[in-house]
Amino acid sequence: MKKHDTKIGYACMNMDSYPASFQTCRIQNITEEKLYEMIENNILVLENMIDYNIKHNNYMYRISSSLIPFGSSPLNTLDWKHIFRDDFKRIKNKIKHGNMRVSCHPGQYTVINSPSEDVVEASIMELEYHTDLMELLSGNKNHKMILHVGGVYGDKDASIDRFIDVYHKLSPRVKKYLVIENDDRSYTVEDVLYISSQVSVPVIFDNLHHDINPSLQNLHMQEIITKVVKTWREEDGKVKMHYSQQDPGKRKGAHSETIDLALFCEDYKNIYSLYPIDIMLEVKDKNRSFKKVDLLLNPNQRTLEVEWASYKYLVMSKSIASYNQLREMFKNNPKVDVLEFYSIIDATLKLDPSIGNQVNALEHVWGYFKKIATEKEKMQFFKKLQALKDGKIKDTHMIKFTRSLAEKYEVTYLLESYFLSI
DNA sequence: CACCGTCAAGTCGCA
DNA sequence: TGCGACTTGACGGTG
Repeated sequence: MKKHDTKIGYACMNMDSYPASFQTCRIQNITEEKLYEMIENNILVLENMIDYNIKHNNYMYRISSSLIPFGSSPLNTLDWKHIFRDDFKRIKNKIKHGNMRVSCHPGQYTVINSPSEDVVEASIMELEYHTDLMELLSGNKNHKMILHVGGVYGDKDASIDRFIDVYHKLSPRVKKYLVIENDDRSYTVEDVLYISSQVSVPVIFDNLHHDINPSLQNLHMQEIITKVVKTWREEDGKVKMHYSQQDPGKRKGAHSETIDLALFCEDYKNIYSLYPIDIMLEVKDKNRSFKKVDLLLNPNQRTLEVEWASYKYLVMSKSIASYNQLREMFKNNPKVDVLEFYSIIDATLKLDPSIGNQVNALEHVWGYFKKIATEKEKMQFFKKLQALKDGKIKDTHMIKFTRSLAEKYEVTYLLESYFLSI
């Protein structure tokens, strides 16, 4: 099925690298000292995620705008580009040698076609800040910065004209990375293609936005994608698209918890596999869905077994039947079917947790500590386990405690288990 | 320690 | 007219 060496990526957050939370602060208590500490932490978080990506053969990743708190604002007076230059250089090298493609995505406040001059000015500052990130971390023109067109203000033609005017005034360093994306409310693929035809900026196609805010309905999907593909030039690198699926329970446009792999498979076969493209996934479970899609496109039994090991206790904490079913599946089977594996995983993870199953999984986990934990830790563990059974503490508390033991004794197998991820 | 309202920014749509 | 949703999680004050 794989035809074009498609790279799969995910955005900003990673559920399974530690530490993994970006720090920020309230505007009232900004100090340079605070900014220094937060940025130092955030760079470490970013580096952990880059390391994770390299270890897991992930070649595409969106850098979070949260890396530098108030990064585009005059309120941030710290000379962070200079202070952390060595760190940026080190991470840039990792990205380069890992053959990774990074991107960034200024948020909904970046509106360069606003009628308000102040808003346009702040938006340009935001683009300059994101361009700083691109330069500090890649410097490669095929690493992209994705922007939406902006507001409509009751007159789309005039608003598109304003976008084009401001685009012409952007600095060359910003234009080097900038690409535009169709959104789920105002600017359709047709609108974005029109702007592209005027200023020759590449277009990112977002499938879910297109479903919600359609255009060019007289064309086949393949004709639309062909038009999009043509907006990219050689030096922009491979065409990039955004792929997401609707969360069935939530409002229109809400990203699903995880990728429905069978559905992805169908979309990929019918459309995306026909083009040389890279696909950025927008999905809540981030790196885990990256792994699913990666395994679908590049089946590898060894990697699948490692993945099964990561899910094992989480599955056990939901359903013994599923656990046994999966265990049987891997037994004496040198080629487990990826779609089948994940269909069981996904169905199991949707089940409501039961205390009994959780306690059972925790008892299995305890096996790793049996010989190494202190008497005191043993007491604590079983006391908490009883409290969990009695409904006196929450499962998250118990899991955090167990994770801290795994960290203390450096039990790699458990640290890589999704059951103990926070 | 757990909980939960709130957080720099813009725009749109709906009650 | 004012509020919630979008991106998203984390801050930070309170009980």
